[in-house]
Amino acid sequence: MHEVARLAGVSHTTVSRYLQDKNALKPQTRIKVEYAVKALDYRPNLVARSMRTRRSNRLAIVLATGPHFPGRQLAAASETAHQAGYQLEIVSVEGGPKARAARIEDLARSGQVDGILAISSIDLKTKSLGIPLVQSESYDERLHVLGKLAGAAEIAEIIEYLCSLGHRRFLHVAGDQSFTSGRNRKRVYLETIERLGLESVGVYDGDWSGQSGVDAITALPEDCGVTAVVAACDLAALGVMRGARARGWSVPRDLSVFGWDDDEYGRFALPSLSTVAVDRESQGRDAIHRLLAEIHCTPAPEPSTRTVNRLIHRESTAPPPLSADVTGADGRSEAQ
Amino acid sequence: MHEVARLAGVSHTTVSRYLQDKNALKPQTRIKVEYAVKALDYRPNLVARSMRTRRSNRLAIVLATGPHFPGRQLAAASETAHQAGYQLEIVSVEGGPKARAARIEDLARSGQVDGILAISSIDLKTKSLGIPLVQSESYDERLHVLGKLAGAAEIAEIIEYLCSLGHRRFLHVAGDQSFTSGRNRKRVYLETIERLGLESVGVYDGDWSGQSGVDAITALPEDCGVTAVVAACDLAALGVMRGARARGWSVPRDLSVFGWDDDEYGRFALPSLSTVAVDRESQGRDAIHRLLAEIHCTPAPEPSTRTVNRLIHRESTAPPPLSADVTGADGRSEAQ
DNA sequence: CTGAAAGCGCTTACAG
DNA sequence: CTGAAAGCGCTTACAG
Repeated sequence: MHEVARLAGVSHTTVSRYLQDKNALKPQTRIKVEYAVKALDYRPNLVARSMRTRRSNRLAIVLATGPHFPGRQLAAASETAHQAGYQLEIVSVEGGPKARAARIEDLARSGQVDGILAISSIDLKTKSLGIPLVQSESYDERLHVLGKLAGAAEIAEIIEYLCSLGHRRFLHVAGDQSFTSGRNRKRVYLETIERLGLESVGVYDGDWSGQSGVDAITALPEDCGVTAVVAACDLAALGVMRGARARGWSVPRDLSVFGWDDDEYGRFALPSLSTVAVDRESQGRDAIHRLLAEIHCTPAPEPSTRTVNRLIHRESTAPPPLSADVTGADGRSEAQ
Repeated sequence: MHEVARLAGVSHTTVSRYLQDKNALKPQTRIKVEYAVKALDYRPNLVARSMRTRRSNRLAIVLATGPHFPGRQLAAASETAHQAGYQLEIVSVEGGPKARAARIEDLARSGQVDGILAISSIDLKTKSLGIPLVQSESYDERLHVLGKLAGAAEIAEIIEYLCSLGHRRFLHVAGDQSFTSGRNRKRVYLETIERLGLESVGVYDGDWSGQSGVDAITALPEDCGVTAVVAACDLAALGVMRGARARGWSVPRDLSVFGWDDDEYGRFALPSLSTVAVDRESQGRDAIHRLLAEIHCTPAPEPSTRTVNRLIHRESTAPPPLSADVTGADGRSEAQ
């Protein structure tokens, strides 16, 4: 910066002012500084600026490591942050909720970020971090308290739809119950079965994996009479379809399968997978907007995610086999 | 820090020294400082430290935005960086190679990171950034120059294997040709077909999508005689299987399909997908090791990725239909 | 082994 | 509209 000031024949104070607001300078001065900045390809030292201003214009998003990076949320979050003049730092932390909480405390005190978004569950004892923290998990919980449980509408819709096709006996392959979303889907599944007076042969507690879908089907008694499976995610649904094939059950003729996620492969699976399209971009945007609101002490914006998830009907769902209505349990024995 | 010094009854210099090396203090002093740090839950301001030391102990990994976040590489890279005492910042940039290059220049000058890893292609004019930069793309190129083209061994192995099963006429569904990996796989496909004296009905220039796989099959003339498809990725391979079904061709009876990536869904697809398991963790680790080597001015470590990719044989590959050997082109007409 | 002082590169009152 | 000065919270020679 001193070199720029020297070349422009002004003080470094003036250069700094130019960087803050080009119009704060006399046109004549501005031109000189402008030239010097360009000529020297000067870029400010952001660390020094940040130390002085006590702001970094950076946000951190803290999440668990693992193969399932929420890429679309992160991309949308990153874009939203940029538009507001912030850089988004993605911090993936090994270990569990405690490790993530520890990392968040470090980050908060480090002065490197102005706000933190936690999208994996965290176990935080400290109440005040000194900077805003937004938790997706607690967000989910809050919506539940408000009677607007995230994901509730869609699971209910799936079951109502399958019911309208004639299905009466269901199975749920649940997601990891340490996730709010996994718990929510399971709860709403059970509530909806109850509410509509349908039957559930049970819930298989899975872990989002394809294998859990296979196992859920493998564990079923031959005469269980299930004609529709609601899986907590597409991968588990794919596993269900594979497990069904292994038992000689045809999808969707003998068994209808519904997934969740609208993963790209679901469109090309055989049969293609009925699923729920989740607006991950909105999730990412909403989370950043909430964080920015806290940073700027403005009221929290209304989330848009709730309204945008929608069911996608593909080849994996159909009416139940006719015999299922009549004989109940053993309607598919001829398929063996 | 001043509060810590006051509580401990020492100078802030001593506190700073304690933070650098606890053994540099007289035991008696150390205990006092230790207590004060704990009592006040003191954590250093990393921005100030970084300004003073001119080092941040942070690395940035710059990549394109998009739905396909390389989660496993990033997780492994992050872990490797941590082990070396660095934080890894993941910076996803919208736009093309120019936008990423611009962002890299900013980052380099900002003082916020000690080194940068670019895993998407970049268009950088500046030669010296002032800090080390490692490019995965140029890495691929370099390996090619050295006669060890990334991915060469596996594509050749796939074709040799299919050839050993009796296949003679092939199709390649290529990946996006703006990716080094996409170009490499296509080139090696063509070279291997040539080398083994096999036939290729052509290369379908795809874009890694499932639809490109469907389209590649749809575009095939009925009498083309292809019995094996080498797809550039699993998703395209899945599309190929779906396209084949639409034409009444059964996989693997009429058509063998090989993918690349070992994506999780491939194990549960019907039929399950033969593929190449890529050691993404090693890729991530290797890249960070190379960057750390440049930062510490030590010789570049030997990469381990080349040796760890391996073929996985599943249900989507089998010998060609008998008629294919005899009649050549129209061997599958009865399947229609 | 410990402390007083200088300085990292910025920004921002405060004068002029 | 511009400049000289102070200071953000650290680290690190330099003395003692």
